[in-house]
Amino acid sequence: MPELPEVETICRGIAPHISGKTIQHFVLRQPRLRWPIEKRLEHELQGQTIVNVSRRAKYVLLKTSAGTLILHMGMSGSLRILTSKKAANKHEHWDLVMNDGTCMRYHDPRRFGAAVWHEGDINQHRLLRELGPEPLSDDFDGEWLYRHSRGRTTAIKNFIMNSHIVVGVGNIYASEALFTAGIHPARQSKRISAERYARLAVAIKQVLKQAIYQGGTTLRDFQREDGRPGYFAQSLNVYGRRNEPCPTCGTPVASRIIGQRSSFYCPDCQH
DNA sequence: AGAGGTACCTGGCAGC
DNA sequence: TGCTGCCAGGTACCTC
Repeated sequence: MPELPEVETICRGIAPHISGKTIQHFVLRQPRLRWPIEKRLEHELQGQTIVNVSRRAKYVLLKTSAGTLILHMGMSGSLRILTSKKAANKHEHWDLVMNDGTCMRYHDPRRFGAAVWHEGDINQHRLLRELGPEPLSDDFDGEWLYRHSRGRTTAIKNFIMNSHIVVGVGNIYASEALFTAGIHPARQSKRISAERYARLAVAIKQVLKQAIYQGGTTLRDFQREDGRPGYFAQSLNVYGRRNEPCPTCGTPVASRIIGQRSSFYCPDCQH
């Protein structure tokens, strides 16, 4: 489910409800996520105060003075803030209950998400230390993409979805950014000029910023912390729009599988 | 080093 | 109505 804009939306949504609050207890109902949630987490988290809520790539980071809780939403995860008691359904795998009664509840039908406790420098954690730059940072630009793409035969869509190159670009926004930049998703990465990479980097930043502004994309089940959907779906140009007219030229949008994932593009505008 | 495939899970939907 | 097959927003890990 969530790509960077959705995770950013989640972060901004939960931060005011849990920042500065102390964890009363962690309630674990289903430990079998991507990696088993360790039993000791209940003990580690109890009494800890959340000093900071942030995001790195698609990871949500809850920092306390003792360590950091690293959360990942996988394909179908979401967080809800509950202010009154409510029975958990079968996909609501854990709760973080704060001292003022606020409850942050994790929901994840497919269970590809994760919750991992880390003490020490968060950037040295194995999940984070090999990651590429944040797409919205100044470290990421066309020159970076161009430099790392030399000699690479992989399709450009796979390349920008590779988290060692740049983080946070998932299947939806990869198709959208390539449409905006006029680049065919299957083009070999090494066969794209510096000028076109400059345009692509701008397109990635633009599409992610716009999606964050609209609260992310709700296709099936993405929900914000308060249960509202994201509104970017109405702004999608090509993703999920096979056979619909290209918004630029009217040619029917094409789709094909690239790197085992559905990809959408305009066969006339993108080369 | 890079490319490609597999695995982890459940739910929704189309087609029969 | 019920079955089967396919598809879905991610990514670590494996082999070649």
